[in-house]
Amino acid sequence: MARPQRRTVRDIRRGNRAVLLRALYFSGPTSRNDLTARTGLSAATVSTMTADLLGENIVVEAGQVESDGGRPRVLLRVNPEYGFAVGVDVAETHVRVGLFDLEMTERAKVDYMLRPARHDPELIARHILAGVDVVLSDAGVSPEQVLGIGVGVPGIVEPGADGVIHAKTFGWDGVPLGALLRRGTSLPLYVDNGAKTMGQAELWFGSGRGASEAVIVLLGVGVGATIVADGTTFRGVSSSAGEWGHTKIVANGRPCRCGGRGCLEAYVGIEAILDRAGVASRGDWEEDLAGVLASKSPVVEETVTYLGVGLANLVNLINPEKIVIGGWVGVQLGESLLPDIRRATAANSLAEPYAATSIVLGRLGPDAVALGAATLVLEEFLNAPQVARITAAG
Amino acid sequence: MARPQRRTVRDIRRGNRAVLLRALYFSGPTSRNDLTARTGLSAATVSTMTADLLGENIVVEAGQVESDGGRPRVLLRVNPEYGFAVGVDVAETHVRVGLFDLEMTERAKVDYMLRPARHDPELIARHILAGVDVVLSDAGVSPEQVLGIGVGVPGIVEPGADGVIHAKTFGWDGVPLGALLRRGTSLPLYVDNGAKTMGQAELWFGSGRGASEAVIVLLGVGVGATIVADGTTFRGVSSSAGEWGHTKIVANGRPCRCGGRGCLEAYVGIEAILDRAGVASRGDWEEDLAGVLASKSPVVEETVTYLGVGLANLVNLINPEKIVIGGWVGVQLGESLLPDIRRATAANSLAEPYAATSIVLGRLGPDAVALGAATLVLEEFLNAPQVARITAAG
DNA sequence: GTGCTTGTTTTCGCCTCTGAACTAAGATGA
DNA sequence: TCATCTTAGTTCAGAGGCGAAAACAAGCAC
Repeated sequence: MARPQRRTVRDIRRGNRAVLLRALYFSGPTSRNDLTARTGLSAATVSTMTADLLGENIVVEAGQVESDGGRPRVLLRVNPEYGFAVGVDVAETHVRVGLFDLEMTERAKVDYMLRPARHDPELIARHILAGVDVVLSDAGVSPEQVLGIGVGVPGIVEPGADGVIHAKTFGWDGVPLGALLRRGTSLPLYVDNGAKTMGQAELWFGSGRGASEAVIVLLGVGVGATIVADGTTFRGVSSSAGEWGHTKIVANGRPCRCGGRGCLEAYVGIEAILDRAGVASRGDWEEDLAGVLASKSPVVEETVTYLGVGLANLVNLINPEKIVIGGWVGVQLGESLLPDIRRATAANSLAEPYAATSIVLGRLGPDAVALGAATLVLEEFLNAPQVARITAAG
Repeated sequence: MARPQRRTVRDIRRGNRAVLLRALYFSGPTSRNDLTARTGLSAATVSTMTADLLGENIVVEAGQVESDGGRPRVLLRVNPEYGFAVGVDVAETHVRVGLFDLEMTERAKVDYMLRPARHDPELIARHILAGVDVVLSDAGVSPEQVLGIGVGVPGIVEPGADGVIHAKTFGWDGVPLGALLRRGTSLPLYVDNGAKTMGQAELWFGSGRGASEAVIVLLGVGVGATIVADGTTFRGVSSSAGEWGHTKIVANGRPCRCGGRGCLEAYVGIEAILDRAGVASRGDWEEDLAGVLASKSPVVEETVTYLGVGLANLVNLINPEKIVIGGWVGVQLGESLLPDIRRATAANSLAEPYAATSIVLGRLGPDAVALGAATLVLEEFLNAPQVARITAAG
């Protein structure tokens, strides 16, 4: 019952332009000749379209490749400085603002520490807006060059222009962060859940690269997942799809901070692991977890088993070609225990879907949330590169 | 990272033709004038395109509506007899073959009983092929008029032309049912999991109508689900997505016939319910279940709770706008216990996604599997109505 | 019959793609 | 050195598509 939209001749141009630009972006420096092969477009179309893009400075030349006996190929690439994207990571303990060029190279960043339990929305909005100013001036980039601001936040983000957020751990229930930011900037805004922006980053630039059906799981303080269907993040009807951490793996099991019982997060979230291991944290969770892992406590094996159950449920239900385990807890667990995790997953999955899935570790570090947020801007740019840029007013 | 394909001018025509045909199909008799509004196409395009479709006999006139003071509107509709679709339901106890016209009115059907544990693939293929002949001659339809054959089967169906099936309960491991059928017919074949074809039927013609993000769950002997994303069935990388029945809701719980432990099916599948209630079945499961429901056994409440956990996991992970509970067990449970099922689901879901979901009962009876299988043919027809029909050879 | 209203068709201009002819730019070898 | 070959990229004419607007069709009201 998919509802395709009507199309007109111009949509073709827009669509093909996006196809071309994506090919150019993901293949690095490429000749027009290669592009005809990659996109399926005719040489004529590639020629006129690249001429347009060169004229708009979206694409630039990048040297030549001499060929054996013919005219050399001129290499083209997306101009990394055509525009910039801001990526913001709003986390428990800090707000991080990064400025990225179109190649997603970080040009500047700034952190604002948050006092625990000081998650006043106004304060965070001010940090973000101040951060944007700082990274722009640090990098010598003017607001007109910025294509947009992506923000990754905890909790559920309602679809819609106001970016309304429900984040229990922040005490946020219906905070319109997008609207708050809109007061201070007229740049395009993209607000999304942080697990999803991290997933976006791993999908585009990390271990998920090239996968079309994938799940990127985030194990940290919270537990979440990004479900990728047909190459794009699956959001569900109200944009909260992927709340894997609160799926139940033990009916009526351990209490979870969400108020429910038996949630996956209540077994494999960092607090749950430390709690079950009887570790009274002294503040450095990474060290604590390392201690638990080194201790050979039975809690480690249990955790792997529970994680395997959670992953197996994804395998059975989603049938992805790849599962990427990210988040610092995930990576720390995976570094030593990946084979065990795979085994535990296999033990709880159906054979056919398990055989179709590869389980790998995430490649990107803790900056992935901000990078992924910036990628939201990039995605928009690649899909609709012709949209007139909104000029910043403030 | 969605990979749009390049498009050419002709793709537009094909796409818009599909848009128009769908509008016509789902709006019933409609005037050209209405169609311009519904599709967004210009009156000119609608006019030329409907002329084509009328010429091809895909669309026919269906009377007029006099208007107040202007030229009357001529109503158009899809010609229900332009073509026919065969839908096949391969179940534990029988093979059912139905012939449907384009409006999905059943024109003829035939059943072949299967002896328990007599699931020889060759036999079943013979039944299907014989059934096709029977329904065609019963309805006086020639093979040239048939647009295709859809088959709903248990288990996992590999993507690909051979329709390779893995169905543990049938003892099938790699049975190429599609290839077996191909020997006896040259009509287009569509083989899919039966839970998915039932889901397709509920989505198009039952309680799921109009939903774009939905899950249709099937509770019967087996337990499965159809996940609908953006209006189409989500299949995952190897077409096995939706194996909800074998997701774990109790880590290390009750053993399941799949060999695993703690599967949802081991709690809410019919065999599990009867087993937990201590009922030694005398063969009529529907009656047995009715007995359990009437007995007010605590098993009923437990079952509701487990089902609620399973549904809540879907709510959290998939965030659908609608969950349709189908399958005979599901409907029998739901008829008296739907409010309790909703409550149990709410208790195990996050508030936001739960609030966005409505949980309803399936509307279609046991014929939904065959109907949905035929709908696979219809879907293809509506999406690509210009494809030349393959002439039947045998 | 004359105007009015609304539905449908036709005409015409513009846009997009493609195949084919054409131009560009270097390598090769006599 | 220069004609020839090879491969890359551009230009042009033609076909097919859509939409706006004009034209045509078919009733109603008076």
